[in-house]
Amino acid sequence: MGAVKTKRMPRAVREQQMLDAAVRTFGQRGYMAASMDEIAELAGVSKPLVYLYLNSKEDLFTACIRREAKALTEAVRAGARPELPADRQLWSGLTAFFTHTARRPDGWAVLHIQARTHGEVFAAEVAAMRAEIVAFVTQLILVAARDAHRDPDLPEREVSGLAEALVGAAESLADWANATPGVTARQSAGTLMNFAWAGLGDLMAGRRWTPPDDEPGPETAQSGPTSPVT
Amino acid sequence: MGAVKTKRMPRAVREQQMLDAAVRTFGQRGYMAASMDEIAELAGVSKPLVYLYLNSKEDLFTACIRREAKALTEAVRAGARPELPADRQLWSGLTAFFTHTARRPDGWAVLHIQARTHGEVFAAEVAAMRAEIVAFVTQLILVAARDAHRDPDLPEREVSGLAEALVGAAESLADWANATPGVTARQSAGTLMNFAWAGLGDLMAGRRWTPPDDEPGPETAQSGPTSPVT
Amino acid sequence: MGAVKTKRMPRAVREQQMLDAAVRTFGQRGYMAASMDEIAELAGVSKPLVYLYLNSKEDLFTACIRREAKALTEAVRAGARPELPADRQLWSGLTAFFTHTARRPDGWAVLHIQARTHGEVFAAEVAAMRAEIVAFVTQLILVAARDAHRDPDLPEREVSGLAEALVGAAESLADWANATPGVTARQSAGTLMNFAWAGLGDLMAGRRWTPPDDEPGPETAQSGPTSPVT
Amino acid sequence: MGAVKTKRMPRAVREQQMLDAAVRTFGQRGYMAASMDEIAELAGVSKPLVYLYLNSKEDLFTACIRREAKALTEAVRAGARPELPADRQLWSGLTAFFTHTARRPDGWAVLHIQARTHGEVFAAEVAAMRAEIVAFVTQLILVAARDAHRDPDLPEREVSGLAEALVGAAESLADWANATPGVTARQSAGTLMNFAWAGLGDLMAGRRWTPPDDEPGPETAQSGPTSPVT
DNA sequence: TATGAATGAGCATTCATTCAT
DNA sequence: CATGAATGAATGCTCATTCAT
Repeated sequence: MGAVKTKRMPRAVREQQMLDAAVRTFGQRGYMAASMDEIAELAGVSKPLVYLYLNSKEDLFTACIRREAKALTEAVRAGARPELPADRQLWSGLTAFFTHTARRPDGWAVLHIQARTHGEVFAAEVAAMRAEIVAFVTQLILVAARDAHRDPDLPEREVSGLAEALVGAAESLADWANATPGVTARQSAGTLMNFAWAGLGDLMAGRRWTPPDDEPGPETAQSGPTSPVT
Repeated sequence: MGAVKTKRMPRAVREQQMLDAAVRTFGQRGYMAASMDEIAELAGVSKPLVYLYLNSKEDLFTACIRREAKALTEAVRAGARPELPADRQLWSGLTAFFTHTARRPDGWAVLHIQARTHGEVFAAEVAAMRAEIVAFVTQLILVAARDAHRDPDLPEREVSGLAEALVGAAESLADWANATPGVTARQSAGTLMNFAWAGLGDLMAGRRWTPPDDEPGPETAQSGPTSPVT
Repeated sequence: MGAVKTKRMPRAVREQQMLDAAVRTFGQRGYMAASMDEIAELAGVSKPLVYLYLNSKEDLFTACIRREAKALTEAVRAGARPELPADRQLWSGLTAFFTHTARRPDGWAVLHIQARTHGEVFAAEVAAMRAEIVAFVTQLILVAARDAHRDPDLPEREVSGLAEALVGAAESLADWANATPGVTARQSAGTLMNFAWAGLGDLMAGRRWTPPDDEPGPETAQSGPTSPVT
Repeated sequence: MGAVKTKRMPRAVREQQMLDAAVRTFGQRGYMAASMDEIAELAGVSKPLVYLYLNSKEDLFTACIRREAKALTEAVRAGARPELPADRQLWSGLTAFFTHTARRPDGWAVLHIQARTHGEVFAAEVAAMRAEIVAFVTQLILVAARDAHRDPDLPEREVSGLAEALVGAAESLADWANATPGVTARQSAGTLMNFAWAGLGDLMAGRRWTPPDDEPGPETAQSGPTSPVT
């Protein structure tokens, strides 16, 4: 099982082995259910060495989050090549995103599921990464709109909301794709682009959709991710 | 603390108290971090009684999932009143969904976060519920399209994909709304309808979006939720 | 080994058994070297029960200190019967002290050796007890002096210093007696009374002893437990 | 931190650095709580080197005890200059003792507190040193008594008892002085000489004190440091 | 119906100690 | 002479689970 038990290797290498094992274990078992014993064994080292290099379970988890967050954002940025038009950038960024999450399902699980479930510290780490991606997508949408000579004074808030929704949908799709065998990254990206471009509007009657005024019902509070209705 | 400690009450009532406590604890702490001690205390009963009624931590968690899944699907179905036109049904179904998830954040956390994080058994339980909702939404979209005299031979697979994306986006939004104070259910529903109807297509040039054929790159697997491109 | 493994006894009884085992183990091994495993086994219970009743190793140690401190002060007070003249009270108090420390050597070790070696919290607990005893002895000396019509305006500080020295000597003697087989409490008390009453002055020339003024040598700081020299 | 990290120095020097670090660490943390890691770091060397030179934690501790015991006895003997009259010798010996314990508080803690707390082996090492000092003091008292033409046939056992009590009181005072800022060695010595010379006898009526014959009560064992009563 | 008493098993963490270089 | 790499063995503590009443 696990890495081949090669003795006496430099610290940097061992650390990566440990992080590999940790991401896999945390991703599959969850933060709490993952035991340091299991991680150490999977990494092919003894537990004290894990503590010597990574300090504690919390620090180890944080290190996993950081490594995976960095890898993901870099993959997305590398995917969306800036020389392309904005819609193509969005498409290839999404493809890169789905490719990456499919290739490193445990890493994705750590970021999207595990980190959000165990304490503010971890969640904040991921929130930073997410904010970065949302900002990136927002930028893409703005550029695309400008290139299409549309809505020059499009309210930034609405665009942010759309970006937020798009990223949220992408995250959901990534989870779903990882749980469903046989889905390619390009398919996921296509589904999402299709949804985002044509939406349901094409399928149905109205070009815009306006909520009814009636509908008494329990409400909660105020101010969503986007100016919700026109 | 917890339920008032009234002795000798019928089993059904006690069980509900326990489930209330369990949903709250599981939702806030997570499956592993929740301790049977805490649940029992919050329910106002002794631990052995919890075991007498609910057997084990796993069974207790399963019972929570089932109860919350039932409550959620019933809320959504009740919200989407069948006498309305399909788009209004979708709107009110979404509103009901966001209202419910906002009212029972712990229940929603159990379903959407905790259940997916701890073993196939729990995940399957939730997957069933989700499939039911996706089917329901798919149905709504089809009806809406038919009512709008659009795309009569619209491929069912594509519609499923859109439904899947819509549900995914809704789930993401629900999480986001629960974490962000001041967001109403109607706002969330409006945001999502807006996104789904107008999408980004309105903002940009093309009515439809077609992926490029090139782009050699790492793929993952096959057969997605929808044939993503026409 | 340990207590007979009688099952199902009331909490209060079990707690005393645990404290017995803990005092013995802490007294013999020291705070750090004593393991909760060993204590639990000696008490005839499982480790979780020890934690259930006594919370933590620190709390357990504190409970030991408190119990032993109380037992010791009570023994001394009970020994020094107030109807006797002061010198007799001192003698019988000392005898009670040495009897107690000889009977509960582990308890004495916990108080005098272990508690002082592991953190301010524990030390403070013992310091309070010690202060109480010093005050008691100071009182006895003052009464004795008054009864003997001596030094009516005897400086209180000097008396405190003598009490401090007497208690210190008693503590040392108690340790020594516990480490040396065959020393009775009355012998220890006698030695100390002899020392305190007659001192070395009787054996040597001067009635009072005055330090020389010369003696250059490294000093430390200021203000001892007693006005050291007349 | 610790010693300056100079490479390649002779073994003897390195060993002293290690012992310095060890005495400090053992004295402050205690035998169990002191970690070889900390000692090595404080000594400015790697852990394997400590093991190469000092073998094991036990051996290291023993070496500390021996070094500090030797230093202490030598300081006391050097302090009590034999050309002086006996009482002056006692005084200057005590001053030397308090000076030494104040200058090397960690060494004194190792000898008086730590060594007695962790196993017979260490305790025996210290007991030997203590016996030597007691013998020395006994000798001084005998000489002083002879010089004063007092009690020519004073029973040796009683003198031993007094010496024992004196040393015990000195040890107590040394601890107390180290824990109390502002106490000089001369003050401590003065306090003790005062106590020893005048004692409480001066304050009270009787020149000698004789214990009552009655008082039935629980005794412990036999053969103490002195035949306490005449 | 309901619970106080009790535990087996596991977990994060640390430490003294040793190779291989 | 000196050390970076590595571990076996505890240790404090917690938790799901079960009796005996």
